[in-house]
Formats: sequence, structure tokens, C-alpha cells
Amino acid sequence: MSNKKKSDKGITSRAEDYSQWYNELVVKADLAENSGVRGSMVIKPYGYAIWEKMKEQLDKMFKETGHQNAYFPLFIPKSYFSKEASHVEGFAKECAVVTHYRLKTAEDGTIVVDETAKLEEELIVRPTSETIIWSTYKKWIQSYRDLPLLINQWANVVRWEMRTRLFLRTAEFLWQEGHTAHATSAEAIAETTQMINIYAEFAEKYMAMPVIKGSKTEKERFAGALETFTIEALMQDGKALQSGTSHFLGQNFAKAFDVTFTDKTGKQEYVWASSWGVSTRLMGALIMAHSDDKGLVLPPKLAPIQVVIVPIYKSEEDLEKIRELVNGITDQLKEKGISFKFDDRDTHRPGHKFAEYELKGVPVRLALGMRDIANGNIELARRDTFEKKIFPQEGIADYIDNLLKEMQEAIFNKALKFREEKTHKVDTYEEFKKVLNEETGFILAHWDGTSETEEKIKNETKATIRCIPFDAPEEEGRCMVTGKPSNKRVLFAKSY
RNA sequence: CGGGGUGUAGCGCAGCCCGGUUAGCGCAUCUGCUUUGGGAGCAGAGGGUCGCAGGUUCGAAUCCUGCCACCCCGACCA
Repeated sequence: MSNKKKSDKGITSRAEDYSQWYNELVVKADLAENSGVRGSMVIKPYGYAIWEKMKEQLDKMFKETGHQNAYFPLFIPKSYFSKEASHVEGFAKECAVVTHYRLKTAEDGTIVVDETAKLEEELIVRPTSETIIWSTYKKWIQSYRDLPLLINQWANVVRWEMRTRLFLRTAEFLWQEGHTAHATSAEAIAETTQMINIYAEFAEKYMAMPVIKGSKTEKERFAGALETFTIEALMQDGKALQSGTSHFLGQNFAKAFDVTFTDKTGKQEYVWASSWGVSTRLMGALIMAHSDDKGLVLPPKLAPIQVVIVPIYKSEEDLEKIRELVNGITDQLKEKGISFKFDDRDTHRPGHKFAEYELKGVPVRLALGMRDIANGNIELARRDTFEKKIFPQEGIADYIDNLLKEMQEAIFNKALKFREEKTHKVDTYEEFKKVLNEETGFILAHWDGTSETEEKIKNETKATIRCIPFDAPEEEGRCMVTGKPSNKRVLFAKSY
């Protein structure tokens, strides 16, 4: 009976069913919902507000490192798409294709495709924009003076995935994709490295989510890349989530699209390239990294509302007195650049509002009633720890300002502690399997460096090599499967 | 694409096996009164092409045939 009541008002607990917990949380916290189109979601205002905060910060970081935004078309002619062989192979199986450009009304009154309006050449809805961008860059780049070319675009892309999940994998998703061109290999690699560092900084400082930076193995590399760098985060169910990637493309795309430049010595050379991206999948990462059975837990830096104020009153006169006091407090919050909401709706009672803002992950909640007014106090509750305290109204804005910073750190530290507890070093394959089944999480183990072994491990355990961490210490060891020598440990996990 | 399942009010479901009043229930919505320091109570009201198209029948949400859509589990993926 109590369970039934719980499912009406609250959400399924993580222990009960992690995946259901996630789905219910996304819907009930008003972040997104499924649409009438398979695998495509509607991002609701509250969810979009979080995405906008992420976007705003990332955009700032890109611009600070010399990048500019531009916009390239949604449709890509099929012919462009087939120039870089390994790239096509990677995406061909999941492309939406436009074949006609007109509809008509059939005799029975239904709307049908007008077969006479067939396109000469089919258009591909972009699954990523390398091809259309590189065919444009060919026109933009002639001399070393045109380099480096540092461009980013914010866009939507479509990948016809078999199985989809809100934010984590949708058929259409929002992202940014950076595409840069350089005169030398070293510069392109430096760019690729710089961008993965920016992603890591964003993840850790803004999303409060610790990540491990590293290189992908050949098997897990982006289609058409020579090197893929990644940031990997650990979710609360012990699975890894690839949260951002940066690719060194070598001269593959330059050669495929014939993009050359004249260098200082007058020689014709192909340019060197990088591409990098993060998507609305970061929303999924943010949700799964911190949230609890009561709902969302948002790091203050990304919370659309940082402080909510709930009045507790019996009469209009009471509410007026509260409102006056609240105005004084919100003026101070405004000065400090803290976002807030005064929820004076008369249609819901305080308890309802408390639960609602916990579900939505608002970091700080203030409650103010006649009792507090009489004593010059205010009640403050923090979302991450549920700690509730009574404070004097005097100086509350300063206190909140510090508290938000403290919470940002506390949320990161909690996630970091969790990751450390869930990271295991193992030396034998038996131990590896045991940890995967009983503990889950990240596993650091020796690997012989071959795709065969990697494949075998994946088939037998479903775990993959998430990355070869940049900071992995040199260490003599033997591959846990084949016993061949290895000089560092790589990071394994089951992943999303 | 293989295996399983579901389509009935805005949402979640019952009814179907065994055909028969006016198709129910919970949540939500609307109105009124009382409430307001942890998801309010009572009273009343509105809301349906029963996924679509055929068929069987005096009669179909229920039986039959075909189609469509969606969900879950696998192989692929940010």
C-alpha cells in the first residue's frame, strides 16, 4: 500500500530499478519527455534552461581560446558524404535520407509523397558535419596565412539509433562540433589536446563531475580519426559514460576533400585537422552523476534557479509582510548575481512546494513564515545534504553566496569519492570478471594492446576499454588475458 | 533485424479469456467551502472515433483477418 502511494508522489528508487529511476526523474523533474517521433524527445523549459547554462559556459571557453561560431547546412549531398571511406562506414547504417521535396493530397484525401518530386541526388540529414564543412574549407583555405581555422557550430544532428533513451541516446540531439584546420600536425594535436582539457575542466568545475582523460583504442576511435581523446565519467550504477571527445583527424579529411595550402616555403601541403564535440548527453551525465531518490541534485553553477523562497502564511496580510521582507533579501541576492525564485503561488501548499523543488534539484531553499518574522529568522535547507537550519535574516545573502560555492565543491567531492571507491586495480582475468559482476565501476588492468584481446574481453564480459588514461603511470605488467607484457594499465568498464 | 509485450479520457490502468444496460477506476483538470511550518480534506462537475481497416453477429472494447504505432530484451552507438 505504501509502495503504491510512493509511486504516485515520488520516484522509483535507484536501488529498486536504476534505469526506471532515471526515466522517471527526467520526466517528473520536467526536463524532457518522449515525443510522437520515435527516439526524439521534447526538451522542456526547465531542462533546456540547464542546457543553456552549459552551452553558455562552453561557448565562453571556446571563444576564450580563439574559436568562432558559424553555421553549416543540415542537409548534406550524398556525394560529399562518400569521400572519406572509413567515415562513411562509421555512419552509413544510421543516416536519415531525404529523397523527395513535395507532398500531395491523394484521391482518398490522405497526404502522400509526390513521386514525381524525386530529388536528383539524395540529401543526408547530417549525423555530424565533417564532410560539408571540409568541402567548404576547401574554398576558404589557400595559404598558411588562412591558418589556423578555428570554427565551432551549435547544431542538431540525427543518428538513427536502434535503441534510444532520453538525453543519453536520442535519434536527434543537440551538440556543438568544433572543426579546425592547421598548418602542422603538432598544432592540430595541440588543439585536440587543448579541447579535451577544456571539456574536462567544464565537467569538473561546472558539472561537478570528475572525469578521466585519455586516448581511445583503435577499435573505439571516431570514424576517420587517427587519435580520439575522451573524458570518461562514472555513473552511480557503476557504468561509464563517455562525456566528450576530441579527435585528431590527421590529413584524412584534407586529402578526401582536397584541402591544400601553400606554406611559407611555397610548397603545397594538405592541412591537418581536429574535430571535437559534446552533446545533450551531458544532461544525462549531470543527472546520473549526482541525483538521489528524492530527485535531481544540481551543482549551483548550472542550476537555473539557485535559491527558492517559499512563504508560509495564513492570510493575505501575512503574505504582504513576508513579501516585503523577501524583497529585501532578493535585492541582495540580485547584487551577488544569485538566481532565485519567490514562489508565492496560492494554489499549492508549502509541503508540496518543498517536494517539488527537491525533485527539481534547486540547491538552496528558504522558508519564511510569521514565526520567523517574529524572531528575525529564516529557515534554510540545502538540497545535497537535506540539512535544515534556522538563520538570522541579517547577512543571509552572504551566507548563501558562500554556501553555493561550498555545495559546488561538496557535490564534486562526493562524486570523486564515489569514483575512487568504485575504481579497482586487478591483475587477473578471474578477478576482473568478479569485480565486474559484484562491484561494477572502473577497472584498471594490464592489456596487451591488441584489438583481438580487446574484442575477446568485450564479448565475454561486455566491458570495454574506456580509455588509456593520460596520467597512467609507467608500470611493468602482464596482460590479464594473454600474459603478454604491458607497460601501463588501461581503464575498463561497462558503458552507456 | 531476431525474441517478448502493449494500444481504452491529459497520464496510469481495469474490463476482453466466457460478446449483451448509459464502458469503469486512480491521478490530473474545473467549481465551491474549509485549509496552509513536508506532497490538504469534503462535496460536486466536465472529459472517450475503446490504435486503424475489414469481417462474423440481432448486437463487438470483447471473437476472426490484415495493417499501423509504441515499449522492453539482444546485435550497433555521442
